[in-house]
Amino acid sequence: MLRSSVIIALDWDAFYCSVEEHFNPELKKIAFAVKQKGIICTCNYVARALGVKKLQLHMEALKQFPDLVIVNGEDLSRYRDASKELWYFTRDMVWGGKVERLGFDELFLDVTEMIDFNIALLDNLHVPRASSQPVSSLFFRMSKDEPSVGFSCPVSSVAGNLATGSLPGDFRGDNLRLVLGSHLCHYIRSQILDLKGYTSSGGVSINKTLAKMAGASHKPNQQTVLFPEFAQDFLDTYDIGRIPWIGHKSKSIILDAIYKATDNVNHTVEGERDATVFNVRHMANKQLFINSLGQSSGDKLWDLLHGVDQTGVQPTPDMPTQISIEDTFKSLTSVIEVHNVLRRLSYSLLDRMYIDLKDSNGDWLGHPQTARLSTRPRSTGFYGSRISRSDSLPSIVFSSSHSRGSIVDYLVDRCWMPLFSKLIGDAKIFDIVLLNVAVVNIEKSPAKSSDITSFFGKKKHMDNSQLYDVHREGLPVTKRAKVVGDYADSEVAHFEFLEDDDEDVIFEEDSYNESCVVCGQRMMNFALEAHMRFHELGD
DNA sequence: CAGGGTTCAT
DNA sequence: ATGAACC
Repeated sequence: MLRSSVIIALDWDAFYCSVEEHFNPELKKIAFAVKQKGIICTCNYVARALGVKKLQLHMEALKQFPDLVIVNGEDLSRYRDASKELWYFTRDMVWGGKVERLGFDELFLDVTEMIDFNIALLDNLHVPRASSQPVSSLFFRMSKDEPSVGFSCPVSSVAGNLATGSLPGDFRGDNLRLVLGSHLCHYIRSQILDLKGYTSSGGVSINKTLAKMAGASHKPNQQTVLFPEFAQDFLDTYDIGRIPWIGHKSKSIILDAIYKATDNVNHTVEGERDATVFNVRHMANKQLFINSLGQSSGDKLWDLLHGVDQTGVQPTPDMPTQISIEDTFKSLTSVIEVHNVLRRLSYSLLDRMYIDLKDSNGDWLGHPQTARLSTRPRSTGFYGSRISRSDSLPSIVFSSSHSRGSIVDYLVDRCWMPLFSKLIGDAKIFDIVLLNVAVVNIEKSPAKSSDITSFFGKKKHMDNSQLYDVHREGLPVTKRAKVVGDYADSEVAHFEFLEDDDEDVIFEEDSYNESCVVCGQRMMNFALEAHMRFHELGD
């Protein structure tokens, strides 16, 4: 017998604001907003009560609400850290760690196993006396091993809101499992609030999409359960654009397909197209979706309109699959400026790698294989499109014997600038509004082989090459740079490349190995920056 | 739209 | 490897 899943969706309320309040509790009492560049990306509920809107221009908001306090949220590190902490904390409560993270502020929990285990306990309670009153509560166990860990769980009432306001026909089978799910959701949210100090909104249903939508229907600091028998009614009143995974493009494609030949026929309002799930379901069919969106997307979105979401909870791995840092500008047109931005971004990128890819011992958990540089040209019609180029990531970034500064120098000159050169092509003239540096293809580091260095404790007096050799162990890369001397202290770096493990083809790199992306002239590494400044002034 | 992610298709 | 689309 196939039973449905029990999925909980959690969403931290006004997340960036909550983090700010966490560090500065004074903020709790006042209306404030977090801004990034010119835009308010979120505001607390005090501000929302006044009428401050998300995605409002921050100057506009200030004009309208002169007392609104603005907090700069362009540095995401604290949000990222808090997000990770809440994620781990929550995951520790879910058997099998079945928790998927979506962005910084949302989690999906697959609690099916926990529910079924406790349903079995409940069934056992009924066994001894066939004619007795049904039990009204059970002790919900949060641990398989430790019977005393858990909470008291009513079984004939629902915790929180009902998505359509009505109770299901019965409290048996899958419905009962969702009832338990609602109490589990409440318990988990309480733990998060009590121990971590963050409020959340929760949704409970049989799949991720329904759970997420249920949770979004009552905020903040509330939860909602959506029973499958009400799913269609619940969905039908929504605009399809408000269904998760259906964005502007998909919505537009779907409506275009529906209204393509019909002109203004069937428009509920003159000039407007009815985009409710109900209307779309009745105006379209699965084939229309597949024809316009393609087989796989068409199938998926059509299912969504009917409350069907096959995608299970994909536990988010501890290690990110990519790390990227970006910044945006009004306009960037000179190589020297690009160079400076890339330098700054590279520092942040290295920091992120140290935080997210190293364990508490300072050992690398994963090694990115690829470096990718992305940018967004200005003016070119379509707004969001990025272009990127990638290349293998120099392994000097994993070196512990080099200063951050020297690694950044190397990255910018040997990695990002050449990629940038590739990006802008022959024209050598550009106007960009975004730069993004990323490391991707992160390979899990091989399990640490018996580590000789650990026998010697702190390895203070090794020379650099020894240190680096030790560090190189187990690097899953084909091209390993071995660095001779201290790049940080010398004007000209000397790099030796080991082509492969067995082939020690060592060559000393030409000191005059840099070529200017503008004029192509070759010059010494350290001269490049000055040279580009020359171009800058010359123009 | 900001800044950072993921997943999917090609 | 790259880009579209989603959060």
